[in-house]
Amino acid sequence: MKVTRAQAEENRERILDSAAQLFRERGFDGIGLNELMQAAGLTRGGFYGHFESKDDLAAQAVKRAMDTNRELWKQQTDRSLAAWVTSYLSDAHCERPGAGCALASLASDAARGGPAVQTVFAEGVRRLAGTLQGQMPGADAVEQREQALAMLSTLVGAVLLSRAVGDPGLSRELREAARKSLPAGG
Amino acid sequence: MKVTRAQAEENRERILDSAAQLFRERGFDGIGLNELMQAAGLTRGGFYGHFESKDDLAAQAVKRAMDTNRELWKQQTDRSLAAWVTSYLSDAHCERPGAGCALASLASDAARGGPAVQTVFAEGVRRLAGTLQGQMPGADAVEQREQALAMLSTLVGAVLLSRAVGDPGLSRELREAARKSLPAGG
DNA sequence: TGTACATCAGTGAACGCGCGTTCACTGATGTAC
DNA sequence: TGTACATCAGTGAACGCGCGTTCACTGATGTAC
Repeated sequence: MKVTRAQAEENRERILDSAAQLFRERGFDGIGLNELMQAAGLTRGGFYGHFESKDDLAAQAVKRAMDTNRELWKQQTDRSLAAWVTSYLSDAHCERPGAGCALASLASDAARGGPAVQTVFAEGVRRLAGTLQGQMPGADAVEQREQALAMLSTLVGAVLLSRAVGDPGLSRELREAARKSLPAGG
Repeated sequence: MKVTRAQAEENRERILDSAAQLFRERGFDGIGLNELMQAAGLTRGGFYGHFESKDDLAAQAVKRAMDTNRELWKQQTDRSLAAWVTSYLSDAHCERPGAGCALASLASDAARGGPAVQTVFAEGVRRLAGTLQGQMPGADAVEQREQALAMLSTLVGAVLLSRAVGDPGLSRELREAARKSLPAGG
């Protein structure tokens, strides 16, 4: 059952992409390696040829999710801060965690997870804050950075609570309130 | 092994309190019924005399966590909004999720959970927003409610990201930025 | 108040199942000549 | 370019374990007389 090196690398990428989606949807504990490998079109046993452990995969999958979303955003025509906030707080983002921001969908999992996942998370927060920073209205870089971090917290909190309440009305109310409270949102 | 009715009721309460703590620390999937019952000083089999299922317990434990924190807050001498925000964003709150706000520690779990948990969550958000609302600086009730909901999102997001990044410096930076961004915080 | 018995809270073994991980094996790929 | 063989990506059975849930049983409690 050997396979070309290119095919093997492709398989590894497919595992990572599947994991990036399924972890965001169900959490690290919500999906097993068996189902994960099946989703990538492979069988259970092949997993350890690509990753050291499930924890290792978790860390790499979180990174993959963040990188993919960054790339997707770069391909958008309207890359303004307002457009990003709108899309972050959209119904679509709330309803499809598997394709959405990993900071929102996996924050609890990361908090309970190992150091590798937490390092990826910290880098994700820093990188996203760094990207947003320049577009914040603050008077200087320090204030802009503070605003970027605070905005991240507001957005992540709003989406998490929105997904948790199960009530579409309250969900929209939360996100609308968040949007209005942002320096760039009113 | 029968036990007085009062003792049985006490046992039920102890299961709920243990679950309220352990679920907040490890998530619904992070702790099993066996360990849960042991933490309450009982054995596995007795569980179903008190609860319909693990899902049923999850919903009731989330409610218990919220009610307990509400009671604890009522016993504080300084019940100002500023004091609440400070305590919410404290190191102690970040480091001890098992005793902290269930909205922060269990939002992801609720998002992936059943309708019973989500209903409890929605009621928790509404009740907390209702409590905060009157202390917000907004011009009218509608604006105050918006501010309360947005503040909740900011606080929940800041604590979740703080716990997820594993880096104490970034963790404090996130919470400090959140505090400064709040209408009542500067 | 004292005795006989039904109730039922809690026990602990057992159910089937899926978990993360390991491993002997397969057979196409990639390499050496 | 063609043949012989070593490599190694992927397979699928098996490991021990803990999961949520069920159930026959125990024996102190609570009740009826």
